[in-house]
Amino acid sequence: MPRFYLTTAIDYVNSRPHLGTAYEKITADVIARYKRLGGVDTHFVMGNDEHSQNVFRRARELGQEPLAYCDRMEQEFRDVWRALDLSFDDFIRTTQPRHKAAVETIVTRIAAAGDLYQADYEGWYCVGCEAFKQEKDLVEGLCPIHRTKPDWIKERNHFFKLSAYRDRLLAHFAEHPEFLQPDVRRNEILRLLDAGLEDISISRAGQSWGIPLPTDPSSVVYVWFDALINYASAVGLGTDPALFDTWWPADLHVVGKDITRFHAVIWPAMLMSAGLPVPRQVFGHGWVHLRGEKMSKSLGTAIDPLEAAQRFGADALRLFLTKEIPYGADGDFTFERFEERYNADLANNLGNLVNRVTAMGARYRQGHLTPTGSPSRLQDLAATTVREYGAAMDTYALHQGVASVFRLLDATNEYLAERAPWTLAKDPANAAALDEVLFTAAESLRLATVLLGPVMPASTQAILARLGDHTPLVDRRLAVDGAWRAAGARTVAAGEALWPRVVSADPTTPDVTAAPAPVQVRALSGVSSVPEDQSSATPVSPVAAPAAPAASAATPAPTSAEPAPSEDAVITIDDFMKVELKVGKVLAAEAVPKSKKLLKLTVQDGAASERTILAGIAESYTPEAIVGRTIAFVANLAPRPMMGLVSHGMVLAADTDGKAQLIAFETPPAPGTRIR
RNA sequence: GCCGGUGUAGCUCAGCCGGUUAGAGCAUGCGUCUCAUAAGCGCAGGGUCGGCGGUUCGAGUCCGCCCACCGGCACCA
Repeated sequence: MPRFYLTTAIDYVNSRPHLGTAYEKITADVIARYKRLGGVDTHFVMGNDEHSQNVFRRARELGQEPLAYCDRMEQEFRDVWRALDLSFDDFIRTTQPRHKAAVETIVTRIAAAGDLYQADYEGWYCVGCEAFKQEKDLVEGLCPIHRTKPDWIKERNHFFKLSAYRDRLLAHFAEHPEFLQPDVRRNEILRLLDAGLEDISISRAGQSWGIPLPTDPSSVVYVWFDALINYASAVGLGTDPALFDTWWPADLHVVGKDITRFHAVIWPAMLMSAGLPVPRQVFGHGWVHLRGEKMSKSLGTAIDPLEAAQRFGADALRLFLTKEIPYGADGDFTFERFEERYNADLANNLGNLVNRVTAMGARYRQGHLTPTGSPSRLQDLAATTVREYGAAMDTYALHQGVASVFRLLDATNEYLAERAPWTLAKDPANAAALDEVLFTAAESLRLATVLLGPVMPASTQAILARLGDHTPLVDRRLAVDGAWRAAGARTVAAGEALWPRVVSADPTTPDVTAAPAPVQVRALSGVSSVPEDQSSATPVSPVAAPAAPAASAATPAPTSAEPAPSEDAVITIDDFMKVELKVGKVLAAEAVPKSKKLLKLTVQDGAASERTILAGIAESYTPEAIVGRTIAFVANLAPRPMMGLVSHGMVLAADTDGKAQLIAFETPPAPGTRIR
C-alpha cells in the first residue's frame, strides 16, 4: 500500500492557537483525509514547539514550571484541534524523550560528518563599540566611530556548515521542481541560494531550557534547530528504526510561507549532512487576513477558531477556508463573507439539495429508490468531476478540487428543475421516469458528498447515512465510493435541515476587536514578530536565525540576533539604571538614501548639544511630521553604523505590528532631561 | 534601492502557445416552478480587461515605459 507522511509546523505554546494557525492545520487535515480516501496509508503529525525562551519566560511569569505549563497548553491545543475535527495520528512535543533522542542522533551524525565546528568565531572587535565589526563597516581598516583599529578576537560557539550545502541544494531544486511549492516561494529560495549561504549558529550557551548539545553539554541546541528535527523524531529516529524506515522521508511538510526557508534550505541541509533522505515536498501556505489586515494578537484582531467554528459549525469553517482561499495565496476572512458563503454553499445549495432529494424519495417512494440503469448527463459529469477533483487535489489546488464538486451539485439542482419529478409524480404512467430521476439525483448527490468528505468529515458522513450509504468513514475509498453506482436499491431518509439558513443583522463580531492587548514598548520600531502573531509556527524567529548568527568572516554578531535573554527575565533597578534614557528634540529629519525604514534625525540632547540618531520609523513617519517633536531616546548606546551613517542612540517607540508610534509628552521637557 | 508577483463586472476570482459579441460564482433586478432551508431554475443589468505607447490583419493575452498594491532581500540597537 502506498504511504504518505504529512506534517504541519509545530506551534509555540506561549498563546492559544488563532485562526491563522488553525488554517494551516485544517488544510493539512484535508490533504490527509484526501490521501486516506485514496487508499493511501497516511501518517499525519502535528505538535508543539516547547523549547523556546518565550515559553520559558511565559511559564515563569505565570509562576509555573515550564514543563507543567507546556502540559497545560498541550491540552488547550488539543481541545481546539478536536473541535476542528483534525485527524492527526500523532502529536509530537519537543520536550518528549523521543525528540531528545532524535536531536542527539542528528546532531551527532552532523558532527561525525564534520559539519559541526566548535565555534571559535573570529572577527574584528572594536573595544570602544563593544561589538563585532564587519569588514564592510571598517574604513581603511579602522572603526569609523572610534578611529581605532579593531582587535581580531575569537569567541566560542557551535556552527553548522550550511554554506557547504549550497551546491547540493541547488542541484536538488533543479532535479525536483516540485520540492518547494508554490512557485513564488521556490523562486524566493532560489534567489537566496544564489546569494550564497552562511554557516549558522546552532547552540545557545548558559541556558537550561532545551536539549543539551551532545558535543558540549554546557550549551543547548538552538530552538529552531531543535524544532525542525521533530519531523524525524515523531517517526522514531533514534528510538524506533523500523518505524523510521516505514515513514521517512516525509512526503509533505505544510508550513507557513514565512518559514519555508527553514524547511527548504536548512532542514534538507541538516538531513544531507546526517546522511538521511530529504523530505519530498514542502508547501508554503499563505496567511488568512481579517478584513484585509494582518491578524495580530497584539492588536487583538486575532480570531478565535473556536468562535468561528461555533458560529456555523466546524465543517462550515473548514469548507470556507479550503474553498474560498486559493491554496498557497493569502486569503481574507470576515464573518460577513463567512455567513454569505455558508448560506450560498451549504444552506441553499448542498443542504437544500439533500433535503429535496430525500424528501421526494420519502414522499413518492417511501424512501426506497430503485435503479433503472439509464445513463444520464449527470453520470458523465460525475466522471469528469472525479477526474478534475483528483487532479486538483493531487497538486494541492484544494480550492479547485472543491469548486469542481460544487459544479456537480449545481448540475444536480438543474437536473431536478429540468426533469421536475414533482410533476412526474402526478401521473402513475410516469412511474419509471420518476424512479430514474430520483435515483439519478440521489446518486449524483451521494458521489459529490463522498468527494467533499475530506473537507467536511462529520456532515458528509451524516448526509451519506441519509442517502442510504452507511460505509464507515475509515472504509471509504475514492475508487469505490467515488464511482457512479448504476445499480443497487437504496433507502433514503428525510430529516432536519443540516445547515439552516442564517441571516444576521450585523454579522460583524464586536468581541473580536474588543480588547486590544497592551502594545509592546520597544526601542526602535519595525521589528515585527510575524511568526509569533501569524503563523506561530515552528522554527522560530526567522529574523533571528539563518542570516544573523553566521560565522563567515563577513558577519559579526557572535551568537544570535536575538538579544540573548538571560535565564532570569527579571532585572534589578541597577540593571535598569545602566540605560540612560533622555528627552530629545528633533531639530531636523531626512530620509536616509536607499533605505526604506531609516530616518536620519538631528536631535538636540542638551542645552546646546546635538547628535545624530538613525531611527527605523520611515514607514510610519515622514521627515516633516517629526521635526520639532520631543522624543525619548537611549543616550548611552554604543554608536552603530548603518547604511553608511552612524547612529548615536535609539529612539523609543511603541511597536504595533511594524507600525511605529513615538512616545509623546504631555508638556515637553527640556532636551537632555533624564527619563526613568 | 534590487528581485518577484498582482492589478479583469459591486465582491471573490477563471481566462492555455494572441483570433468571432470578455467568462464563472456570490450579490442585485425581473420572471418561473413548488419537491426543498422565502431555498431551486431561467433571464437581465453591470467591465475604457490599472494607465500610456508599440508590434500585429488582429492584444485582456506579446514588448517598452509609468502608476498602485503585495511579497522577498538590503536596512530597522
